[in-house]
Amino acid sequence: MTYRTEQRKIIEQFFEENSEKFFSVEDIEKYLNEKGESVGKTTVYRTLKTLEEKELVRTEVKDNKKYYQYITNECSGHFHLKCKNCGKIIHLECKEFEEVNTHIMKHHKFKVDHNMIIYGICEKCAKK
Amino acid sequence: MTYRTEQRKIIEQFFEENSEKFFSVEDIEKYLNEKGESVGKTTVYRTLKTLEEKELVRTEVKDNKKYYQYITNECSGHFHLKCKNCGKIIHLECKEFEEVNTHIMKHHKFKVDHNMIIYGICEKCAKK
DNA sequence: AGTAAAATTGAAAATGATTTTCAAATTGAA
DNA sequence: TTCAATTTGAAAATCATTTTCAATTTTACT
Repeated sequence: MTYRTEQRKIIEQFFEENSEKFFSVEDIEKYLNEKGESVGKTTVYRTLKTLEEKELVRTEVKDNKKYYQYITNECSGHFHLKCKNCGKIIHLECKEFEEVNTHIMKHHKFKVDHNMIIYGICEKCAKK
Repeated sequence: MTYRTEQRKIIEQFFEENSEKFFSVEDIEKYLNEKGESVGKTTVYRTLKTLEEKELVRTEVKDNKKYYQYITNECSGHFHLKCKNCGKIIHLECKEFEEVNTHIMKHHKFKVDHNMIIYGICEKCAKK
Protein backbone atom coordinates (compact mmCIF):
# COMPACT_ATOMS: atom_id res chain seq x y z
CA MET A 1 0.00 0.00 0.00
CA THR A 2 2.35 2.63 -1.19
CA TYR A 3 1.08 3.68 -4.56
CA ARG A 4 -1.35 6.55 -4.79
CA THR A 5 -3.77 5.12 -7.31
CA GLU A 6 -6.77 6.67 -8.99
CA GLN A 7 -9.13 4.36 -7.10
CA ARG A 8 -7.72 5.26 -3.72
CA LYS A 9 -8.00 8.94 -4.46
CA ILE A 10 -11.66 8.48 -5.37
CA ILE A 11 -12.43 6.59 -2.16
CA GLU A 12 -10.57 9.16 -0.04
CA GLN A 13 -12.52 11.90 -1.75
CA PHE A 14 -15.77 10.08 -1.14
CA PHE A 15 -15.07 10.04 2.59
CA GLU A 16 -13.97 13.63 2.74
CA GLU A 17 -17.27 14.63 1.18
CA ASN A 18 -19.25 12.18 3.31
CA SER A 19 -18.28 12.25 6.96
CA GLU A 20 -20.52 11.74 9.99
CA LYS A 21 -22.54 8.91 8.42
CA PHE A 22 -21.68 5.21 8.35
CA PHE A 23 -21.50 3.47 4.97
CA SER A 24 -21.36 -0.16 3.91
CA VAL A 25 -19.11 -1.32 1.08
CA GLU A 26 -22.26 -1.73 -1.00
CA ASP A 27 -23.28 1.89 -0.29
CA ILE A 28 -19.90 3.19 -1.40
CA GLU A 29 -19.69 1.00 -4.47
CA LYS A 30 -23.19 1.98 -5.58
CA TYR A 31 -22.56 5.69 -4.99
CA LEU A 32 -19.27 5.71 -6.90
CA ASN A 33 -20.63 3.74 -9.82
CA GLU A 34 -23.63 6.06 -10.10
CA LYS A 35 -21.19 8.98 -10.25
CA GLY A 36 -19.44 7.19 -13.12
CA GLU A 37 -16.29 6.44 -11.15
CA SER A 38 -14.74 3.11 -11.91
CA VAL A 39 -13.90 1.35 -8.68
CA GLY A 40 -14.52 -2.34 -8.14
CA LYS A 41 -16.06 -3.86 -5.04
CA THR A 42 -12.85 -5.71 -4.20
CA THR A 43 -10.85 -2.52 -4.25
CA VAL A 44 -13.34 -0.83 -1.97
CA TYR A 45 -12.98 -3.70 0.50
CA ARG A 46 -9.22 -3.56 0.36
CA THR A 47 -8.99 0.20 0.69
CA LEU A 48 -11.37 0.24 3.65
CA LYS A 49 -9.36 -2.45 5.38
CA THR A 50 -6.25 -0.33 5.07
CA LEU A 51 -8.03 2.80 6.24
CA GLU A 52 -9.25 0.88 9.27
CA GLU A 53 -5.76 -0.33 10.09
CA LYS A 54 -4.53 3.25 9.86
CA GLU A 55 -7.42 4.24 12.17
CA LEU A 56 -8.66 6.77 9.67
CA VAL A 57 -12.03 5.09 9.69
CA ARG A 58 -14.26 3.80 12.48
CA THR A 59 -16.35 0.67 12.03
CA GLU A 60 -19.58 -0.79 13.30
CA VAL A 61 -21.29 -4.11 12.57
CA LYS A 62 -25.03 -4.42 12.06
CA ASP A 63 -26.79 -7.56 10.82
CA ASN A 64 -23.49 -9.23 9.97
CA LYS A 65 -22.48 -6.32 7.79
CA LYS A 66 -19.70 -3.84 8.39
CA TYR A 67 -20.21 -0.08 8.22
CA TYR A 68 -17.45 2.50 7.94
CA GLN A 69 -17.26 6.08 9.14
CA TYR A 70 -14.57 8.54 8.29
CA ILE A 71 -12.87 10.17 11.27
CA THR A 72 -12.52 13.86 10.44
CA ASN A 73 -10.30 16.21 12.38
CA GLU A 74 -13.29 17.86 14.03
CA CYS A 75 -14.56 14.46 15.01
CA SER A 76 -11.35 13.23 16.56
CA GLY A 77 -10.05 13.24 20.11
CA HIS A 78 -13.25 13.09 22.12
CA PHE A 79 -16.07 10.76 23.07
CA HIS A 80 -19.30 10.45 21.12
CA LEU A 81 -22.78 9.39 22.02
CA LYS A 82 -24.66 7.48 19.35
CA CYS A 83 -28.36 6.71 19.48
CA LYS A 84 -28.94 3.03 18.81
CA ASN A 85 -32.35 3.86 17.45
CA CYS A 86 -32.01 6.81 15.06
CA GLY A 87 -28.23 6.92 14.65
CA LYS A 88 -27.86 10.52 15.85
CA ILE A 89 -24.35 11.39 17.00
CA ILE A 90 -23.57 13.82 19.81
CA HIS A 91 -20.00 15.07 20.23
CA LEU A 92 -18.85 15.20 23.84
CA GLU A 93 -16.32 17.96 23.90
CA CYS A 94 -16.96 19.03 27.50
CA LYS A 95 -14.36 19.35 30.19
CA GLU A 96 -16.11 16.56 32.06
CA PHE A 97 -14.69 14.04 29.69
CA GLU A 98 -11.15 15.15 29.90
CA GLU A 99 -11.62 14.65 33.61
CA VAL A 100 -12.99 11.17 33.03
CA ASN A 101 -10.05 10.33 30.86
CA THR A 102 -7.63 11.60 33.44
CA HIS A 103 -9.42 9.63 36.12
CA ILE A 104 -9.29 6.39 34.15
CA MET A 105 -5.67 6.99 33.31
CA LYS A 106 -4.64 7.65 36.91
CA HIS A 107 -6.80 5.29 38.91
CA HIS A 108 -7.30 2.43 36.51
CA LYS A 109 -4.05 2.68 34.60
CA PHE A 110 -5.88 2.44 31.32
CA LYS A 111 -5.56 4.44 28.12
CA VAL A 112 -8.97 4.90 26.55
CA ASP A 113 -9.25 4.98 22.78
CA HIS A 114 -9.82 8.46 21.51
CA ASN A 115 -12.87 8.62 19.26
CA MET A 116 -14.81 6.15 21.40
CA ILE A 117 -18.50 5.84 20.71
CA ILE A 118 -20.86 5.30 23.62
CA TYR A 119 -24.21 3.84 22.66
CA GLY A 120 -27.61 4.57 24.12
CA ILE A 121 -30.92 6.24 23.36
CA CYS A 122 -31.44 9.92 22.56
CA GLU A 123 -34.21 12.07 24.02
CA LYS A 124 -36.47 11.95 20.96
CA CYS A 125 -36.31 8.19 20.61
CA ALA A 126 -36.77 7.67 24.35
CA LYS A 127 -40.05 9.53 24.19
CA LYS A 128 -41.48 7.38 21.43
CA MET B 1 -39.32 -18.86 22.83
CA THR B 2 -41.37 -20.04 25.74
CA TYR B 3 -40.49 -23.67 26.26
CA ARG B 4 -37.73 -24.51 28.67
CA THR B 5 -35.91 -27.16 26.72
CA GLU B 6 -32.98 -29.34 27.62
CA GLN B 7 -30.75 -27.54 25.11
CA ARG B 8 -31.52 -24.11 26.48
CA LYS B 9 -30.80 -25.24 30.01
CA ILE B 10 -27.44 -26.57 28.89
CA ILE B 11 -26.51 -23.31 27.18
CA GLU B 12 -27.65 -21.24 30.15
CA GLN B 13 -25.58 -23.44 32.40
CA PHE B 14 -22.58 -23.06 30.14
CA PHE B 15 -22.76 -19.31 30.50
CA GLU B 16 -23.29 -19.38 34.24
CA GLU B 17 -20.13 -21.41 34.56
CA ASN B 18 -18.26 -19.31 32.02
CA SER B 19 -18.74 -15.61 32.54
CA GLU B 20 -16.21 -12.84 31.91
CA LYS B 21 -14.85 -14.36 28.70
CA PHE B 22 -16.20 -13.97 25.20
CA PHE B 23 -17.09 -17.12 23.23
CA SER B 24 -17.90 -17.80 19.61
CA VAL B 25 -20.66 -20.19 18.59
CA GLU B 26 -17.94 -22.60 17.55
CA ASP B 27 -16.33 -22.40 21.00
CA ILE B 28 -19.59 -23.19 22.72
CA GLU B 29 -20.56 -25.97 20.33
CA LYS B 30 -17.15 -27.61 20.67
CA TYR B 31 -17.14 -27.32 24.46
CA LEU B 32 -20.61 -28.80 24.86
CA ASN B 33 -19.98 -31.65 22.47
CA GLU B 34 -16.77 -32.54 24.25
CA LYS B 35 -18.73 -32.67 27.48
CA GLY B 36 -21.11 -35.07 25.77
CA GLU B 37 -24.03 -32.66 25.68
CA SER B 38 -26.14 -32.89 22.60
CA VAL B 39 -26.76 -29.42 21.28
CA GLY B 40 -26.64 -28.59 17.59
CA LYS B 41 -24.91 -25.59 16.08
CA THR B 42 -28.20 -24.15 14.84
CA THR B 43 -29.69 -24.26 18.30
CA VAL B 44 -26.68 -22.50 19.75
CA TYR B 45 -27.10 -19.75 17.15
CA ARG B 46 -30.78 -19.40 17.88
CA THR B 47 -30.41 -19.42 21.64
CA LEU B 48 -27.66 -16.82 21.55
CA LYS B 49 -29.78 -14.60 19.34
CA THR B 50 -32.56 -14.70 21.88
CA LEU B 51 -30.21 -14.10 24.79
CA GLU B 52 -28.86 -11.08 22.93
CA GLU B 53 -32.35 -9.69 22.34
CA LYS B 54 -33.07 -10.11 26.05
CA GLU B 55 -29.78 -8.30 26.75
CA LEU B 56 -28.54 -11.19 28.86
CA VAL B 57 -25.49 -11.41 26.69
CA ARG B 58 -23.11 -8.83 25.26
CA THR B 59 -21.57 -9.22 21.83
CA GLU B 60 -18.42 -8.24 20.00
CA VAL B 61 -17.33 -8.85 16.42
CA LYS B 62 -13.80 -9.82 15.48
CA ASP B 63 -12.65 -10.99 12.05
CA ASN B 64 -16.25 -11.24 10.80
CA LYS B 65 -17.15 -13.52 13.68
CA LYS B 66 -19.42 -12.80 16.60
CA TYR B 67 -18.40 -13.41 20.20
CA TYR B 68 -20.78 -13.58 23.14
CA GLN B 69 -20.28 -12.74 26.80
CA TYR B 70 -22.72 -13.48 29.57
CA ILE B 71 -23.77 -10.48 31.66
CA THR B 72 -23.73 -11.62 35.27
CA ASN B 73 -25.35 -9.65 38.06
CA GLU B 74 -21.98 -8.52 39.36
CA CYS B 75 -21.11 -7.40 35.88
CA SER B 76 -24.23 -5.37 35.25
CA GLY B 77 -25.09 -1.71 35.65
CA HIS B 78 -21.71 -0.08 35.20
CA PHE B 79 -19.11 0.73 32.59
CA HIS B 80 -16.22 -1.55 31.70
CA LEU B 81 -12.82 -0.99 30.27
CA LYS B 82 -11.57 -3.66 27.94
CA CYS B 83 -8.02 -3.91 26.68
CA LYS B 84 -7.99 -4.31 22.90
CA ASN B 85 -4.71 -6.15 23.15
CA CYS B 86 -5.00 -8.75 25.95
CA GLY B 87 -8.76 -8.71 26.55
CA LYS B 88 -8.51 -7.79 30.21
CA ILE B 89 -11.70 -6.30 31.65
CA ILE B 90 -11.79 -3.65 34.38
CA HIS B 91 -15.09 -2.92 36.12
CA LEU B 92 -15.74 0.77 36.67
CA GLU B 93 -17.86 0.91 39.74
CA CYS B 94 -16.64 4.27 40.98
CA LYS B 95 -18.82 7.22 41.87
CA GLU B 96 -17.22 9.13 39.03
CA PHE B 97 -19.24 7.18 36.57
CA GLU B 98 -22.53 7.73 38.14
CA GLU B 99 -21.66 11.40 37.86
CA VAL B 100 -20.81 11.00 34.21
CA ASN B 101 -24.10 9.28 33.59
CA THR B 102 -25.99 12.01 35.35
CA HIS B 103 -24.11 14.63 33.39
CA ILE B 104 -24.88 12.99 30.06
CA MET B 105 -28.49 12.56 31.04
CA LYS B 106 -28.95 16.19 32.11
CA HIS B 107 -26.83 18.12 29.64
CA HIS B 108 -26.98 15.94 26.56
CA LYS B 109 -30.42 14.42 27.10
CA PHE B 110 -29.08 10.97 26.39
CA LYS B 111 -29.58 7.66 28.17
CA VAL B 112 -26.37 5.65 28.04
CA ASP B 113 -26.58 1.85 27.82
CA HIS B 114 -25.72 0.24 31.07
CA ASN B 115 -23.03 -2.39 30.63
CA MET B 116 -21.14 -0.32 28.08
CA ILE B 117 -17.66 -1.42 27.22
CA ILE B 118 -15.01 1.20 26.61
CA TYR B 119 -12.01 0.00 24.64
CA GLY B 120 -8.42 0.96 25.02
CA ILE B 121 -5.05 -0.33 26.16
CA CYS B 122 -4.19 -1.51 29.67
CA GLU B 123 -1.01 -0.60 31.51
CA LYS B 124 0.82 -3.87 30.88
CA CYS B 125 0.13 -3.88 27.16
CA ALA B 126 1.00 -0.20 26.86
CA LYS B 127 4.46 -0.91 28.23
CA LYS B 128 5.23 -3.58 25.68
C1' DA C 1 -51.00 -41.04 32.24
C1' DG C 2 -52.71 -39.71 27.47
C1' DT C 3 -53.31 -36.50 23.86
C1' DA C 4 -52.90 -32.72 20.80
C1' DA C 5 -51.34 -28.27 19.51
C1' DA C 6 -47.57 -25.36 19.58
C1' DA C 7 -42.78 -24.75 19.81
C1' DT C 8 -38.15 -26.43 19.14
C1' DT C 9 -34.52 -29.10 17.19
C1' DG C 10 -30.87 -30.09 13.80
C1' DA C 11 -29.02 -31.71 9.35
C1' DA C 12 -28.64 -30.00 5.10
C1' DA C 13 -29.18 -26.36 1.90
C1' DA C 14 -29.20 -21.47 1.03
C1' DT C 15 -27.56 -16.94 1.78
C1' DG C 16 -24.57 -13.27 1.64
C1' DA C 17 -20.61 -10.64 3.16
C1' DT C 18 -15.84 -10.83 2.77
C1' DT C 19 -11.46 -12.81 1.04
C1' DT C 20 -8.56 -15.02 -2.27
C1' DT C 21 -6.80 -15.88 -6.79
C1' DC C 22 -4.41 -14.58 -10.72
C1' DA C 23 -3.77 -12.43 -15.11
C1' DA C 24 -3.87 -7.84 -16.82
C1' DA C 25 -3.18 -2.97 -15.93
C1' DT C 26 -1.12 0.77 -13.44
C1' DT C 27 2.36 3.15 -10.84
C1' DG C 28 6.73 5.38 -9.66
C1' DA C 29 11.61 5.22 -9.76
C1' DA C 30 15.67 4.97 -12.48
C1' DT D 1 11.01 5.03 -21.78
C1' DT D 2 11.56 0.90 -19.25
C1' DC D 3 10.80 -2.31 -15.79
C1' DA D 4 9.99 -4.30 -11.36
C1' DA D 5 6.75 -3.85 -7.81
C1' DT D 6 2.19 -2.99 -6.72
C1' DT D 7 -2.65 -2.72 -7.55
C1' DT D 8 -6.88 -3.81 -9.80
C1' DG D 9 -11.17 -6.47 -10.52
C1' DA D 10 -13.93 -10.39 -12.18
C1' DA D 11 -14.75 -14.71 -10.80
C1' DA D 12 -14.25 -18.31 -7.58
C1' DA D 13 -13.70 -19.65 -2.87
C1' DT D 14 -14.54 -19.18 1.93
C1' DC D 15 -17.01 -19.15 5.93
C1' DA D 16 -20.24 -17.42 9.44
C1' DT D 17 -24.98 -17.19 9.84
C1' DT D 18 -29.81 -18.04 8.46
C1' DT D 19 -33.46 -20.68 6.49
C1' DT D 20 -36.00 -24.84 5.56
C1' DC D 21 -38.69 -28.53 6.93
C1' DA D 22 -39.62 -33.04 8.75
C1' DA D 23 -39.08 -35.20 13.11
C1' DT D 24 -39.05 -34.56 18.01
C1' DT D 25 -40.04 -32.45 22.36
C1' DT D 26 -42.60 -29.65 25.46
C1' DT D 27 -46.55 -27.86 27.82
C1' DA D 28 -51.32 -27.46 28.78
C1' DC D 29 -55.40 -29.75 29.18
C1' DT D 30 -58.07 -33.75 29.92
